[in-house]
Formats: sequence, structure tokens, C-alpha cells
Amino acid sequence: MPDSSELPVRQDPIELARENWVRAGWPDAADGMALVTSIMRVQQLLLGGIEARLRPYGLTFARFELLRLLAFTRRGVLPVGKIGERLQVHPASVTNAVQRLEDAGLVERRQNPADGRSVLAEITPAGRELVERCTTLLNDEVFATIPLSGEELHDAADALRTLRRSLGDADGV
Amino acid sequence: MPDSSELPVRQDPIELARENWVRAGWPDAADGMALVTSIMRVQQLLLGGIEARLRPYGLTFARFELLRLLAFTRRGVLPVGKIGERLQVHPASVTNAVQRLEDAGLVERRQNPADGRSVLAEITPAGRELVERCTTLLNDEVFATIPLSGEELHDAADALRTLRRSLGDADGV
DNA sequence: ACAGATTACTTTGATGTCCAAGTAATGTCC
DNA sequence: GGACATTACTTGGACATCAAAGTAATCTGT
Repeated sequence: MPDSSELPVRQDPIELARENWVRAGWPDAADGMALVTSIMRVQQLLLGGIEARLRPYGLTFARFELLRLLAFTRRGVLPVGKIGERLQVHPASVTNAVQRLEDAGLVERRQNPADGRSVLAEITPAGRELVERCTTLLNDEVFATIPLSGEELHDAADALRTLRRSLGDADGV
Repeated sequence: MPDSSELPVRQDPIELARENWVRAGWPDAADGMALVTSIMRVQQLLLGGIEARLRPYGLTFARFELLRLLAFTRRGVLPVGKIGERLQVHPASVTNAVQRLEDAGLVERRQNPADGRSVLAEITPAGRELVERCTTLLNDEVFATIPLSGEELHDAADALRTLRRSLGDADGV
């Protein structure tokens, strides 16, 4: 019988941690801790899968997102500051990613004629081609294969939005 | 009227991305993309808040988790390999964290008498004291303050568990 | 008992993230 | 209109993570 109620076999580390929390006298925090840990773990697994799929193309998820954002704009150009805003990453991370993308010939950087402090990043034809291919790949193998029903997916997205807001995500009203 | 259907003010970047996805002709992947992006973002916010709270104590979340795990064991000792299993992190990351904890006097490392290849990490009294204080802090300010109802929290945890399993999280049955 | 495979860590190198400090250009205010 | 504040990036430093290679100890099979 493939039943799991037999012996306490190899158990879910997160459930183990939750039990430890309750036993230690922190029942009010146990579920929160378990949720936070789950989010960390799922993020790690998702990112790992995505990066493994992008690796053959020489992209990381961070660089993919940057290219994807540029490809969605009308002219394929944005000030790097705007990029950081939209992707919600630190300016230093944008600088880093743009430099590597530039080295790979997927993006070009130039001064903003309207503001000498600002730097524009523009996606190149090679960048567009690569990002389209990688988007299709990720859509087919990751984003469209999430094993949740429409309702589950909706509920989860709602909960995460609530969390984001409470954690001070600056955007969305 | 505090209605959001007026003008497209400053909108949630994730919702913007979802709309872009649909408009580009990938409606089947749009919700999955949005969920994945939400998870990434929430993880970033949670980790940021946690690390900011631990910083005054000289701990990172990775090191806190390691100390926390050791403090839960009977004798406060585990082979570093077991630590990696339970925390689900790469052996190299464990080596890194244990070294830093050892430098801080929070952990001591020694050979496993039962197996010359194995290394044991043992939490010190200073480590125990610090981890208890930090646990209380994180419980009070993070884990017990998740703004979700019991049911929402339960549903979210379920969805994340489903995701973990589908992504090949090796444990839990 | 000895060679070869496996296991358990460590080391090195590449990336990404954030923070803090530094630089250059633009704005603001008497 | 010139000093001071602000803005927009870039640079450098600290950490964490993973991948791949290296080392040492233990196991296996004949």
C-alpha cells in the first residue's frame, strides 16, 4: 500500500520546520514562517528551471527580463532608470545587466540627448531575435505549464498581491 | 469615487506585464508568467525585510536558518551534508555559511569521528543565544504579521506545495 | 586486499543582489 | 547667476547561489 501514514518517512522540510515552530511555542508564527519558507523555496526552484533553460542561449533571467521589457516598448529604447522602475530592481543591478547585454551585442547604450545624466538602452535586432525565441521557450516549458487550476492560480495571485502591497511594493495605486 | 477604472495611473508592473503578454498573443502563458513574477517579487520583498532586520545582529537569512536548524536538534550538532539536505541548499553554500558562522563564534566545526569524510557543525552557546533573539524578532515582525486570513494562508500554502512538487522538490513522500 | 566507483566536502569562478560612496548633470532658491 | 540640493548612474565591496573541478575517505566487487 502506497500510503504515507505508515512511518514518518522522508518528510517535507517545510512541514518539519512548521512542526518545530509549534513545538517550540510559536504557534502564531508557524504558518507564516511556513508560507515564507515555501515562497523562498518555490522561487528557488522556478528560477533554477528558468535559468537552466536560458543557459544555452547565454541569458540569465535578469537579462531576459530586461530584453523582454525593451522589446515591448515602441522603439525598443528606455532610460536605464525606467528599466529599474519597471523591473523593480536596484539601479546597480540594471547597470550590471545592461553592461553584459551590451557585451553580448544584444543592447546598445547611449546618452539621453534630453538629459545628460540619463543613459538610454536600446535593444538590437539580435537582441529582439533572441528574446523572442527565449520567450517562446519559457512560455511553452514554464509559464503555460503551471499545474494549478484557473481558480487556484487566481487565488494564489491574489494572496501574493496582498502580500506585495503589505510589504510596501510601491506600485499599483 | 475611489475607482481605479478612471485613468491608467501608475499601475502594478506585474499587471502591466500580464497585459503585454496577452496583447503579444500569449494568453495561455500570461497568468503563469504573472504568478511566477509575483513569486519572484514577493520573495525579494520578504528576503529584503528579513535581512534588514537581521543585519544589526550580523546575520543573514541563510545563516539564521542554519543556526535555527542546529538549535532545534538535540545536541546542536549535524553533519554539514544533513544541513544542506534539510535546508535544501547547495553543499557549497553550506560550506560558505558555516565558515562565516565559525568566524563569528556562533558555530564550531569538527571532524565526524564516525566518518572521516564528514564534517560536523555544532552551535555554540553564543549561537544559541543569538538565534533565539533573532527568532523572536522575526516571529514578531514578519512571520506572525502575514496579512492573510487563516484560509487564504492555507490555500496559498497548498498552491505553493503543489508547485514545489511539480518542480521536482525531492522531498515529502 | 586492491582498483575503481561513490560519497562528502571544499575551492574556484561566474552571476546577481543590495548598500554605500563617488561622479556628473540638472534644478532650485535667494 | 552662483552655491546647494537633487537626480541618475557607476563603482566597489559584501554576500549568496550554482556549476564544475579537486581532494580525501569509504565502499564494492572480484
